[in-house]
Order: sequence, then structure tokens, then C-alpha cells
Amino acid sequence: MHEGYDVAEVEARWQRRWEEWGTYRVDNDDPRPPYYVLSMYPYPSGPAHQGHVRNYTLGDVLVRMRTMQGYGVLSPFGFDSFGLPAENAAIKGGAHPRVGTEARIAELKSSVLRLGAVYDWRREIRSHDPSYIRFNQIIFTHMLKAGLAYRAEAPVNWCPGCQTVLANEQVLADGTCERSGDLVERRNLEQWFLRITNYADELLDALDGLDWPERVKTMQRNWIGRSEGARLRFAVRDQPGIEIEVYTTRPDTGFGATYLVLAPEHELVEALSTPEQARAVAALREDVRHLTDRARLSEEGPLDKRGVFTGSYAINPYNGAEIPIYLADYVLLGYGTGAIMAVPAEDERDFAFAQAYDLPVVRTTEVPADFAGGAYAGEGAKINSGFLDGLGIAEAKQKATEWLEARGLGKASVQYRLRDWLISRQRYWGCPIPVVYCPEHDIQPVPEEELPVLLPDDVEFLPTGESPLRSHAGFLAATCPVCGGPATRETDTMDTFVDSSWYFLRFCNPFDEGAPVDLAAARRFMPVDQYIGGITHAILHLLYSRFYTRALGDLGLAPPELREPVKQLFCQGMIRLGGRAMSKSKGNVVSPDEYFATVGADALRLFHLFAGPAVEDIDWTEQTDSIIEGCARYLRRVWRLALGEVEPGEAITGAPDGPGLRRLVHQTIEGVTDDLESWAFNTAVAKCQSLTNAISKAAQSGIERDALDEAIDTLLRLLAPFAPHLCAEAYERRCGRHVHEEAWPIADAALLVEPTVTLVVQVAGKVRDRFEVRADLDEQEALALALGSQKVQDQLGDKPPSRVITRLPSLVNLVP
RNA sequence: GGGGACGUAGCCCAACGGCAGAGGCAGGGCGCUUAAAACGCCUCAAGUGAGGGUUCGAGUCCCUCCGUCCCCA
Repeated sequence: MHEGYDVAEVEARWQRRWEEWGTYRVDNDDPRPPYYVLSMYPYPSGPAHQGHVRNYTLGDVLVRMRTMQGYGVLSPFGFDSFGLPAENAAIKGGAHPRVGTEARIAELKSSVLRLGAVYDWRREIRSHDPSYIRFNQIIFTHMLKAGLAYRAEAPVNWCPGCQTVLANEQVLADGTCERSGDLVERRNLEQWFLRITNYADELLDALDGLDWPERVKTMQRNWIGRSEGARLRFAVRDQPGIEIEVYTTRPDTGFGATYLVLAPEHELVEALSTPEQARAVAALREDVRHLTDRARLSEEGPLDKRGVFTGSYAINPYNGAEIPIYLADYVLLGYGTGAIMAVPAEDERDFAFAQAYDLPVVRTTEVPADFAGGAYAGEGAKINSGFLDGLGIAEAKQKATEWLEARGLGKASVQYRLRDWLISRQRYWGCPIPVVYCPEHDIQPVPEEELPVLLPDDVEFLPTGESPLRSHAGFLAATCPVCGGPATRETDTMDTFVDSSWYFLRFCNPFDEGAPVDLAAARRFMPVDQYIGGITHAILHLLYSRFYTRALGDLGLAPPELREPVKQLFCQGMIRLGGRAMSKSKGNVVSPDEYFATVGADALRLFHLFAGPAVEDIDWTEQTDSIIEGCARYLRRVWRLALGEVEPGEAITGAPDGPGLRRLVHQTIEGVTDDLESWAFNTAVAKCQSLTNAISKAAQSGIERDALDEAIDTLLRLLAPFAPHLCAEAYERRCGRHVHEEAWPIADAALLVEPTVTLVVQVAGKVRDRFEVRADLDEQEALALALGSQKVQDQLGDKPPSRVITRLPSLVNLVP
């Protein structure tokens, strides 16, 4: 770089200063108005990759701009430091998860510091800190006492070879275990759940008011999956003691229900299976034990292998018809009632099943004349439906539900796709679930004063798949808090999404050892004004965070009026290399470290901002390096312009460009400020480059000292959030002050106005001529100019235009 | 299968429904230099994936198709 600018030295010096001066620390009694900027805290997987760089650069630009605008910005950082990869590494012979994780944290933190992204490091949180574990566990015990946490049987993926539960990602597409190759089974085991479904309606309804990307809100709506319908009961022929309850979103189609389908695990299956069908039923039930929900819902594969007749018949309550009862893998026990009434005429899957098993199809909705397909789910008048005939679908749903309710056969029912949150993990490296099992007193939470329950360090990691906690005598041995007798400690740990569901609340006052969340601090900073992260967390992390914020509020652990944790959400595009997302697990990571060493952090930051709109993906290609080199080149130009070409104090005579340059300066202030508010960092950088080019030209052709100084100083302030080190250094040398403590420039409206503009004259929408005119010309003048143009006359001939459209002062369109 | 995003110079990207170019990369030329790098100046280039529609006027709005990618299944 320029002889006067030593990237490594300057960047290191300013990073040290910001930390020493506490420039970006904010105290909870800071007099400035609060503003909370948060980038999603990372799982520490080693040195940063370009995805991190992009995320933290975007956040840092905002932190620095809001600070210059006068806010006391809360900008905390932490690490989502529990999780599978560290434990897997230990099993493969690597370091203990704690040791490995802390090493990875040190690496990632050093990249983040080297980037020049600024945080209040006093507030740093790590999920595996004993203090954080303690509050995680205190929150859990509150939830347990309030009934928000509970234990229940749930189907899990069980590997008979490993003798352990597997996560969905550990089950391969063919249903085998990724480690042992054994066929994975569905097994019911006791697991811990959080009652997120209590909040389903609120979580759904509140989405409407959120300033979040529409697609994220849509994903959450679909995930919650609220549907309105009815539950109704079917009697079984010859078995007066049994009724089958089904859930349907289409109670209006009951006259077309020609068979029932139960989940193979349904509790009534044994009672319903006739001796002749018993063998086939048992075979299907065995098959289903090895299938994931995903495989079961898949529409691939021959349907005739996926269902079986039970031998029993139900009575359709709508018309008294006897209809056969089937089992099929695609009906899940966990959704609705685990049983459906099949209406093949109005449901694709039911239709396909009916075809495969030769079951009758009865239409209850009139199909359009040109309809040629099988199932028809569209609008139409009801037919073959007794008291519903002639009605539209909405009315028929309503009337059918009333009819069922009046006869005591069923009732209106709202159903959700959302299930309660299964938080049990049979793993070591997570937050222990703080309960003990007493032979006399069942499940008891560990008393708050005994928390935290910490992970023992003296464990061995063996490739058995079993959590080492299960064989650690010291950990297992506990005391019942009720009777004081011996008890056994829970060995399940919490899903790491628990950790990330409230860390943003903890950041408000992480020093408070009295409670997980300091209510006053949370009231001061929450909700997060701007949350920044990848779209990958659009559903789970953000939904769980919304749930936790509400649950903590209702438990009195967070401000009860605070319902939504995040005011504004921004999801940046990902960095792709070779057509795939750049990530450590995919092994296609480009490290920022080499760029820090060559072009410096400022140039790399500038690249990430300039490469394209922040929401769009960036492709990392062979040309990326030369674009980054271009960013470095631009910064060198700024440096020379600020300190090199024009000697400070030298008076320049003759000032032809002064007013024009001032106008551009203020237009740039306005443009860059607007662009930053709307996440258009790429165009904000381009506008700075434009201004830089103009300053260069003006300096060469001669300009007044004051105008030049204003231009350069303003440029440095506008550029400061993007290239914080270079701007700080240049500004200090020019003005003797810290640019990041200067006020964000404000455009002077009086200086923005252009005295003249180009008036475009169109004939029939095509540009035919243009004139340089005063900005305040009136319609008559514009029209006179347009009609006087020879080029226009060539087009129009003698006839006057039939229509004239003017958009003064820039456009006149004449329609012949 | 459903939902969504995006297709503009060789490349990355700009363009309140109103002059297709703000900015950059690559390329070419010139200057500086003993030379190269660095630097400076100049220059080159698309009619907006295809086809319809709405409009005085469409890159922009609507529909269909093609291609790329993401999410859900």
C-alpha cells in the first residue's frame, strides 16, 4: 500500500484502541437512547469463514452507523458452544469436548477481532459457562413446576446396534444408522418436552405484525400449520364398545368417506384386526417400525404395499354406510387423532390409495365441466350429500359441523402441525436436564440452590453411541430432595436450541447472578432492534426464541409485556463456492485469514458489502480475488486523496467545481444514509466511489480549500462504518479527532437541488430529443420546447399531438 | 409435488413504471518508469432469458415457458 499506510499496523492499532477506550461498550445507565444490534451467535467450529465475515460485517456497519447517529448501541457477542460436532470429535479420538470447544472459540474469536467488528466483550456469553448452565436449568425447573416442561413417551429413532437414540440426521435415506449400518427402529421412549403448543395461536397470530422477511413469516406459518376442521367419531360394526375418532379439515365431504385409515400404531388396531387379517396387519406394523415419518409421508413407492385391510367395518355417521377400516403407513399417530376418514374423490392421496385397493369413489363436490383428473379439491356445489346438497364448500363445512355437534357425533376442532418441542438429547456435550429419579418420589427437580448440575470432566468417549453420563457413577448418584434418600440423576441433556432461545435476553445484563434475566435491563434493550443471520435458522431457532420469550414472561422471568424478541430481522444471503453453501461441514471454506494478511480487514469488509445486495447469495469464484484487490485499490485511492495529493493548508485558487462538488457531497450523504437504512450496502459503496471520483477530478482541476475539505471529511465519515480502520487513521491525521465518535453527516436540503435538469422529449414513448432546462420550468415552456424540436416535428408531421403527458421537469411525451 | 427468489455488457452488479449505466472486475490504449509493479488518464461493450398482456410509456406490473438456486414435502 501507500508508503504512509501500513495496513497491518494501522488495523491492529485501532482494534486495540477501540477495546482500550471502550468505544463500543455500553453501560445499562448510558444516557444515549438504546439500540440493540445482534448477529446470531455462532457455533464455534474453528477459524471464521466468509459466511461469518459477511454476517459480522453487516452487523458492524450498523453498530458503527447507529453509534455515529447518537445511539448507545448494545452490540454483544457469544458462542453457541454446546453441540454434537465437539462430542463426535472426542469420540474419534480428539480432545475432550470442553478443551476442543474452547480452542475453537479462541480461533473464531481471533478472526472476529481481526475483522475489526466491535462488541462489548464484557458481555460475552458461552452456552457451556457454568453460570449460563445454571440459569438454563433454573428456567427449566420453573417450566417444570408450571407444567411447561413434561415427560412423555415419544417415538424416537433407535439403533439396536448402538443401543441409543439417533437424531434424524443420523438416519440415512435407506433407514439405516450412519454409524453401525443397522436398520433403525421407531421406539417409544420417555423424553422431555416443552409445551410450545400452548403458544401456537399466539405465535401464529403475532407474525402479522412483525417487520420480518415475508418468506420467514410464511415458513413459520406453515411450520405451525394451523388448520380448522372437525373431530368426529365412527362406530364399528359388531363392536359396540369401540369408536374411532378421526380429524378432518373437510367435514363437508363426509358423504364421500368410503373407508377409514388408521395409523398402524393406533391403539385400536388389535381390537379391529380380524384373525384372517392378523398376519398382514402384523407385517405392516413391523415394516413401519423401520420407517421415518419423512419416508412414510413420501409419495414415492407403490401404495399397495403400504396399507392393509383390518377386516373390520365402520359406520359412516353421515349416511349409515358400512365402510372398511384400513391401516396405512402414511397416516401418522402423532397428527390429529391418528386416524382419518378417506374421501378419495376429494383428496389426492386417498384417491391413489382407493385405486390401489379398489375402493369406491363417491364425489361430494361438483367438478368443473372440463375436469379430467381423479381427486378434485376445488370449489363447487355439494352433491350426493343429503342435507348439504347445493351448498358451497365453506357453508357446507359450517353446516356439517353444526350437524355433527347437534347429534353428539363430533365437534369443531383446530389442529396444528406444530408438535411440542422434544428437548431430550442422549448426549454428553449439552446442558444437563436438572432432575433426579427417586424410587419413592418419582421425578424431582434438583433444588435451585444446588444448581448448576455440571458435566463431569472425567469421562471417556467411546464409539458405542451411548452418552458417557450413563456409566458415570459419580454423576448418576444423587439425593432425592424430598426424602434425602438415594436417587438417580437424569442423563439426558438439552437440545442446544434451548441455549440459543434466550441468550439475547441474557446479554442485556449477563453480570446479574440473581436471575436469568434482569427485568430492568431487558426492558431497556429488548426487543432486539436488528437481528442478523442466515435463513437456515428461519424456522426453529426463531420460533423457539419467540416461544421462550413468551414463556419466560409468563413465568415472571422476563418482562411479561415483552412478547416478541426481535423487532427487525435480516437474513443475509449465503456465500457459495462450487455451487454449494460455504461451510465447514462441506469442506469448501475460504478462510479470511489470508486476506487479513494481504489486503487487510477493511478491503475484505468492503468486498462483502460491495459484492451485491446483502440478501442475495455471493458466488465465490476465480474472479473474486481481483474484485477484492479492486476494493483494496479503492481504499488506497481514498487514503492518497485524504492525505497525499493535496498538501494540507495549501490554498487552491480558482474554484470552478466548488458548488457542484458540494451538491454532490450532500446528495451522497442522503443517498448513502437511505441505502444503509434499506440494506443496500452495495449501492452505498458505489455512491462513495462516485464521490471519490468527483473529488479526484475537482482536486485536479482546482477547487476551494473549504469545499475540498468538506468533501473529503464527509467521505471519510460516510465510509467509516465500511472501512473503519483506514477512515479512523485518515480522519485523525486530518482533523485530530476520532471519526467513530463524530456525528453521522446530515444532508443540507438546500444544497441538494440541481439548478438545471435534462428534459427528455418522447414521441409515443420513444426518446426523440432532450434539452438542458431550468429545474423550475413550467408546462407551457416545456411544451413549447418539445413542439419546437425539429426531431419531434419529423415524427409528428403537421398534426398536433392527440395527447400530451408531462412529468416536469424531466419528461414530455407526445402521442400522435 | 407445493411455496419462494433470481435471470441486465465477457463477469459482479445499478436503474421512484419515464434518457438502460451509478460503481467495480476483466480487456484495450496512453502517460509515469531504465524496466516492472504500483499509480493516473482514456476506452471498449448489453437493449434487459423467451413469448404474450396491461400502459402514453415496461428491465420494472400480470400470465405462460426455459434456466439457476433456496425452503417445505
